[in-house]
Amino acid sequence: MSTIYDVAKLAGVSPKTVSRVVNGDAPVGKKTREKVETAIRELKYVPSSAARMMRSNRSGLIGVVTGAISRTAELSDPKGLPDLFILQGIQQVVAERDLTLMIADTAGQIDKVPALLRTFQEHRVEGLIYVADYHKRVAFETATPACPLVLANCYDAHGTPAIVPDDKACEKRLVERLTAHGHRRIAYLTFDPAMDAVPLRIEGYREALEAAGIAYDPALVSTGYPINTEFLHQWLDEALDRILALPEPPTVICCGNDEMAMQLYGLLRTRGIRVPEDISIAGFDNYRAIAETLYPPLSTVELPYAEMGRQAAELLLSLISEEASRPHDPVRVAGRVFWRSSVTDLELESQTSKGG
Amino acid sequence: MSTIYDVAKLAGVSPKTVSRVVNGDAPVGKKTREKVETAIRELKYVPSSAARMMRSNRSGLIGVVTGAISRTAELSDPKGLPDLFILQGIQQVVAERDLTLMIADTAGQIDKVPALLRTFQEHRVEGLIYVADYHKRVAFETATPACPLVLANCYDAHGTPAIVPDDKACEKRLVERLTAHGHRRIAYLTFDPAMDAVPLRIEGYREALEAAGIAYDPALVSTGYPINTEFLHQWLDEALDRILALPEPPTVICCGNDEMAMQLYGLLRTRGIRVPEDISIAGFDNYRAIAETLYPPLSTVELPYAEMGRQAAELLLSLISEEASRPHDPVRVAGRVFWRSSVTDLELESQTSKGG
DNA sequence: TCTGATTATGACATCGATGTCTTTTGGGAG
DNA sequence: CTCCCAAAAGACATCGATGTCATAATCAGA
Repeated sequence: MSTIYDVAKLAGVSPKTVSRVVNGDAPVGKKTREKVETAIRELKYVPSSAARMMRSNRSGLIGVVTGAISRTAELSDPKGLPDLFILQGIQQVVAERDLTLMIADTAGQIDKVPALLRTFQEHRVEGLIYVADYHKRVAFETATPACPLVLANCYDAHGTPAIVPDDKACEKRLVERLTAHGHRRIAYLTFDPAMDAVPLRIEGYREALEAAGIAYDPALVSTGYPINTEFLHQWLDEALDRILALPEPPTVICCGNDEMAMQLYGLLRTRGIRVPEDISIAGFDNYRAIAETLYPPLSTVELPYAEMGRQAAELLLSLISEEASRPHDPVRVAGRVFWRSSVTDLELESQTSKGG
Repeated sequence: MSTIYDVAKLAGVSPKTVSRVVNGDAPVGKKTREKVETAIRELKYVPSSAARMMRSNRSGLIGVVTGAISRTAELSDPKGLPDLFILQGIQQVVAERDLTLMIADTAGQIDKVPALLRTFQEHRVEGLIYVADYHKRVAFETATPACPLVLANCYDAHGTPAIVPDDKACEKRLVERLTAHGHRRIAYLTFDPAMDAVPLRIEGYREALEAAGIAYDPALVSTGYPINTEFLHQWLDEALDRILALPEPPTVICCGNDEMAMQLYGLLRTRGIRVPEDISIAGFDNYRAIAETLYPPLSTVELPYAEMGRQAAELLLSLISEEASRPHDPVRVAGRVFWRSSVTDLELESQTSKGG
């Protein structure tokens, strides 16, 4: 690899002049500039970021710790790879600012994190983002890191700046759409409430009901859908038995995520129950590979992961440049409802039957 | 950030001695070592990779160019994110060797590649891997890069070392399993033959038929499934009409990928045709989120992307250390068949009906 | 043609870690 | 108590780019 000295020698100028041509930070005579540029092309000179970093003390690197890449290979990807979308949002902002992203993958082992952080420190990253695979609380034993840190899709007890999804608002928006379309018996099947997101979403569900003047009926809500096990099919089957046997069965079933909705499609099909004619289905996540491909396409709500990534990166950059102060509470970001044909419009239907 | 000089001063020794303690490359007296280690902890000293790299001329960095991260956000992910799995394989090998991965995302624009390569050069990566999103031919105008390059999931005309999936062998293995289970009328619906993989897979399909002594019937094969458009449903519908109307209709339909199989499930359902009782279905890709979740679960074959990533990284590392010479042809890697209940065992069935 | 102000270029030190070579220390043998 | 040798520690230069300051080239105006 050729250096700035090689270029200087070939062009017959001083290294400093080459530096000026490369960085354009001081005027250089036209003829000199051309000689230098020729030499640069000739020698395929590319400046060394290491040497540059030593002088300037600025690495231009942003570090991201995630499990997104390794997790891809796990048994299935029920949650639609939120961390990847977040990564993508971060990537966008970082690329715009001419910074370079260093991505470190935890390979699913939290105990690898310290080593990864050390590597980042060795490279003198200017900021760090930790991306969680699902909305949760985290706790890093490590003391204050040497650079600003932002948490994405998670938060901690020390008030570290964090960007989290607004699960409550998302579910609320979805259920509001259901009530707006005339549904009043709305079932909700979802995961273990131990997952941070679950109680938040249930709260959103209840607020939407309340806003529509519908009483909350616990019989319509089932939690504890077992993720990633062979029993999920059985759990769903039993939950379905239960709610369909109610004196006033639901007209629509909300699912904890889109994958669960997909399961439900299959189950209903074997029972000869049609979607959406006999019962409507709504999902959560807008996992497009499922939601758009299912027949009928699934009404669902997105968690705006890419946007969260973008906001996490923006926040980090402003912390680095000390433009902004640390937010006290996690920043909540809500997503849009995607309305597709898995939900019947009961208003329309009742009008039609009145009309016909 | 504290430096080796700060540590040396605090410990009352020379910087070189600190260096020796950190790298363990020369004996250091016990008392001295302890003083130094205390100082390191005290100052939270982490060596600067930039400074180290300047002396040693070794960056410990491996660069990967991919579109995997940005592509996640596209309309849907029909192909199961092969590049992510490849990335994961690379990641594994690189982590084992204590190297650091720099991932650059093309954000879908090929014209960004030169800038990304430049960034890599600035960081003096020791090797480069280009990961394509699907099996294809690529052509980089750039002359010989400054470091070894390996192509993953693609190849070029200049014989650049490459790791590619063995599409032919995969489809062959799958169809062999079908014939082994008594199927003799095997339909095949797939993508545009302009995609590199398609003719290879058809070849595998034909070889498997031939091996089972079954004549190739072009009426059973349809290519041109339109990817990522609204017409795919219609295309599939018409293709289905065609093959089901044949005098001797197929007992099993092979699909170009698992997503297409999922579409087909929906389509057959609306026609009242049961899977696998009335017709069997096989996929391609083993996109687990689909294959394991569909009802009935889908028989399919994987393309061993993670393994390809691993092999790409291994090859690159051996090229860097000049242990191995460049392979003349792309290295082909085949994957396993995943046998699930979407395919009926006709042998068993005929025995049963004979028996009953 | 000369002066003074620009403008363009160069010399040199510096960033942090480490390879090379030199000096110091310590301990055992004579 | 020396002397010698190995082990331990240090001095110094170096990697490549660039900030600072000094110098050389250029040009306008008198």
